[in-house]
Amino acid sequence: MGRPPCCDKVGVKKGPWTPEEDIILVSYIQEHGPGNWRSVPINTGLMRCSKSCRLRWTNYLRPGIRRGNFSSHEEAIIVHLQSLLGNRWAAIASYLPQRTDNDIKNYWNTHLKKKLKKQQAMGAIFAPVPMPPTAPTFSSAAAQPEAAAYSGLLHHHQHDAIIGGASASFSSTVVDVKAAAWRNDTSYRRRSPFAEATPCGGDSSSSAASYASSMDNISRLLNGFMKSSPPPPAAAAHDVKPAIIVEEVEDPFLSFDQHFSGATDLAFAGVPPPPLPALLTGGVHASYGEETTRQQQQAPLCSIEKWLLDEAVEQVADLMDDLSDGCCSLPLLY
DNA sequence: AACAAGCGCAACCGCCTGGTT
DNA sequence: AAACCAGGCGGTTGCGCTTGT
Repeated sequence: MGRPPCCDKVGVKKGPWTPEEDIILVSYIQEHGPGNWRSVPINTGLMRCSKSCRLRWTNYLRPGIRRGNFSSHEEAIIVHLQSLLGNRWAAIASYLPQRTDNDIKNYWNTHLKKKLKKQQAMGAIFAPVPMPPTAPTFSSAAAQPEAAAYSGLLHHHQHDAIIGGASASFSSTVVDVKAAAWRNDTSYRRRSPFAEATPCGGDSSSSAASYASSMDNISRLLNGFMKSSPPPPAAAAHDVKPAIIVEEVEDPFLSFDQHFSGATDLAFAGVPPPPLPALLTGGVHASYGEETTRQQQQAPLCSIEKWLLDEAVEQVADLMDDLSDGCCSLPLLY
């Protein structure tokens, strides 16, 4: 039996959202918070599919979204993460809290892919991907998730190296098997760190007040459209913000590096690692929430990820330099 | 000025997963 | 255990805008 449509197609409006619809949706979410999307069209009278409401919210109306040009640092992050994760836009987006997966996906498809292809066509000289001097071992049961994370990341790393013509010299059956398992594990979708950590991800514990207090998008919308909207609560307006705002740091790319480097090495010191690859679960991801230090917000980053990411970040930095210089030494691509 | 081609992006579609009944 | 449901994801499409001729 086929899966029924998410909503009754009859009478459902499609196409671009009007400001009126946006306001209705935003007002509703201000009051009730996101989530339970099924009830949104019912309770608001919007002639929209619940999915459409959710998408409109997450991709456009949600507070904290940054629109417009991507910085070169954001590009670098995307390129790097894409090489590691593939087209897992939601996972990639979790590292750029101000960008939506849709935005990143669009940007990749319309800009980055072409840009990289172009560079490749210009006679790219593939540089060997440096491999780690030694591969860590995973002996304890507690380290298995980390091992899996390592395997998955390693596989990408190897894959990139192979594609790039480098001679990846350390492969193993174990690594490949685990990497394959990792690639096939789509459960990360349910564990999107951003989705879980932000009010927009359906966290039912988030109060409506917290949304109202942080909706810069909403206030813009209301101010722009209605011209008579009262300002959002002053105190709250800056209380809830993405903890990491790329353009606010002196060197976003450095920040990215530090971001990944800021964790401890507890994972290899007998302390159980995060239950899932932190790269996917958001252990290294900070998002909306109360003001805390980075360390407080972040689960410890396992050593192997730190190692991989630190190294890869350097590569991507070089890559982006190359891209801007007009030469290329891409270790990956399609 | 008019038209065509290309581009960018919002939105839709179909599939998948986990939770609930 | 099976069916159903809601939410989430990636791929794709369609339309409006911009640029080139």
